[in-house]
Amino acid sequence: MGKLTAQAIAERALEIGDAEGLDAVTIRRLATDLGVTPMALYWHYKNKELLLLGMADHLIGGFAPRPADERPWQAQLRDLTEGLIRTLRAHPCAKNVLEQIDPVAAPNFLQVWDRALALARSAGFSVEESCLLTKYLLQSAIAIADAPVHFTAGKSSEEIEQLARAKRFGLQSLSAERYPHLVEMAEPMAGGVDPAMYDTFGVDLVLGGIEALAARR
Amino acid sequence: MGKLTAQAIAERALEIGDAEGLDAVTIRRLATDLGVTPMALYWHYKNKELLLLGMADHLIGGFAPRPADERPWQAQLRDLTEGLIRTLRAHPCAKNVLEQIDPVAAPNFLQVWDRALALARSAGFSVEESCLLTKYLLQSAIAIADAPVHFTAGKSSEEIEQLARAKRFGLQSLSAERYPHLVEMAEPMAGGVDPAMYDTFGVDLVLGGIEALAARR
DNA sequence: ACCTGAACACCGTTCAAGT
DNA sequence: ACCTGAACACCGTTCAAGT
Repeated sequence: MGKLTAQAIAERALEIGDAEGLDAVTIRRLATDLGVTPMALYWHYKNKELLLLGMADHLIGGFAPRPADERPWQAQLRDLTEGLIRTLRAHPCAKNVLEQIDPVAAPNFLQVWDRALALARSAGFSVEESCLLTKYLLQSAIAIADAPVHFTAGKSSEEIEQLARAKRFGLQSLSAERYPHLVEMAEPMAGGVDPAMYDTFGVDLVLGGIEALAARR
Repeated sequence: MGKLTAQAIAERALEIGDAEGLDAVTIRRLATDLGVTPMALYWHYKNKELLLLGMADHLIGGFAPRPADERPWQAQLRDLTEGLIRTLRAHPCAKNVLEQIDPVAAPNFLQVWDRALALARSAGFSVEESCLLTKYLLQSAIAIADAPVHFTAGKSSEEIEQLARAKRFGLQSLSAERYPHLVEMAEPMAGGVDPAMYDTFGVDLVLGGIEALAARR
């Protein structure tokens, strides 16, 4: 039915990756799912690397940063970061996908990066500083989006509890002499953290660092 | 001859990964390099996942965080971060390896994490906050260590210039309307950043964020 | 305890061929 | 332009067997 198109392939690949992990996204598996021969995919993507890139670009395509306005750069940068996090959060495999591609080859990623660069420059950072700072910001956003919040997505609360229990047990069975603080914190470590708290704390941390540095020049 | 031991396998695997990328680290390739049958490796590592874990642990094993002292937590946390970065910097494939393992299964990683947790707690952060904060700190250290500084390692200066030129060209050939700031910053983006500046700036950013948050409570 | 040999079920990719 | 079929060179891993 739905025609076989580069876009449709990327979408199906993301579905598989989100549901079963990126390792399950295989040319052959993907082709089977799409009711087509593996070689058919090679017409739309020259190789797997480009397929990954298509997945990444489609992923970030769900996020259109709002254009510059008159608010202070801090607020705009925070908006950008939170928006990106929300978008990535929708795809459990987002971090995995983004790790495997060259970001410079993904147009939609470049769009976000360019916005971040503009804001960094307007904050008074030098060209070099803005480069590092934006790399760092985007990287952090990806890390924050990949929080252990995923589990709450498609799974039943029993499954969540199951996973948390397993993780807690693993941490508690560690040597309490070697890792006293880890053992002590088994409870929150196991994933019992409020998602909203996680995000605001993470964004505060990143933005706080940037603002502190900006204030020093 | 060097006996075939789990340690020797992990070391050789790291050498391959550093020199040719983690994708080149294959059970069969590794076995050939070690002059042994692929199946021989399965005696020392039950599967590839555990081999990766062995690589990661051996990697971080090169870094022994100094014990707690009487200095303020900021200085100690900075020391820890810089030490970790230096260690990871020695292995170009470090980030790749660490991305593919469950950190909780790597004893040496847990050691560093525990130290970070202790410092976060002593800074006045709550248990939950310390969890998030340390996750974030370690993740950032890994990202900073993976800076585009690697290229200076084993390669000739001509090769470096070659790579930088290629990247610069790629950036400059982007649509200047769509990504004005990226094009404008092609030069530093292409990797022409002072490594020392990169590191101190990165650490300042991360530590600055943490200190700013600590000061607010 | 430590390693080999043969085999299995999978990969990504090429290349010629079909419509 | 878009897709198929057959083939190639690789994977990780199991299992029985050797010393």
